[in-house]
Amino acid sequence: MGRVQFVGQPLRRPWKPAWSRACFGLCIQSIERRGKWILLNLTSDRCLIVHLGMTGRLLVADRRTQRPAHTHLLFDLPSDRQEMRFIDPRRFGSVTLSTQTERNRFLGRAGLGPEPWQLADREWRQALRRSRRSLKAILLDQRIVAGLGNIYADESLHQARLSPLLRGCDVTQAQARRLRLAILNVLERAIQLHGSTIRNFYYGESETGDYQKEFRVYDRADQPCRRCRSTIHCMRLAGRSTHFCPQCQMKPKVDQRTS
DNA sequence: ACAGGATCCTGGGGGC
DNA sequence: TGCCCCCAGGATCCTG
Repeated sequence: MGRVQFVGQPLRRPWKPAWSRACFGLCIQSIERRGKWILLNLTSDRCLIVHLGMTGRLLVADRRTQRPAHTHLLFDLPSDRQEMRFIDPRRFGSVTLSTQTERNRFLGRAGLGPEPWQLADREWRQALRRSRRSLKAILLDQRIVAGLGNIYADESLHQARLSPLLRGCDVTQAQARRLRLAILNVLERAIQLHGSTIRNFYYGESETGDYQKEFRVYDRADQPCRRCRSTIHCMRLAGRSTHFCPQCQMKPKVDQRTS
């Protein structure tokens, strides 16, 4: 990696000028992902920790092409024609440089839960059982399961036929399993379709995801449920818009546990 | 422990 | 058409 330039406006975690110098001459050795964090492992024991936030993008492009609006960071690549660009209109994202030790400490502090497909049935059940919070809040909590955002939380709950209001401690063994499998199902399908593009993004390359075409509840308030034809509701829960079908995601009225 | 709110930010959409 | 205002989201901090 050659010259590194900060050309934009401050990001959520400010890029320090010293990092540009520190990156010079380093190579990207491997790329990992943990939850919503992208880890670019560099030579010399360094790491670029990237979060895309809402609208962030990491693109490799010909250096001579016009930089899209809201380009904040440029990393010259070994090919003398290419550069890696960090673009982020809303600047909810961030890029930071750290040592591997700092990287591990950072991830440790974040306390990220397992990736969804590494979630053991028993471990998941116990995590739900010990929480009195709503399922929606639990799914958004990166410390319990890493990687779910608002869209996939809502879609997973609908597929599992569970109310977002249901408390973790009230979920039965069968329901917990259904939810875990629904999360896997929703994520696998979304990845297959390259994610969800909600609104037309006005910047950068034009490819879009297609999962939004398969939304069952998200962004479908007042429209009929595709399973039971009832009207999809939208409410605020855990600080986020929460879409659900009050008919087929009904909250059980009676606590059926044998105490 | 947990809920809820505010914060950061921008473009799009609705209302007038 | 052109304002103004609100909304969306992820992480994080603060208050109740």
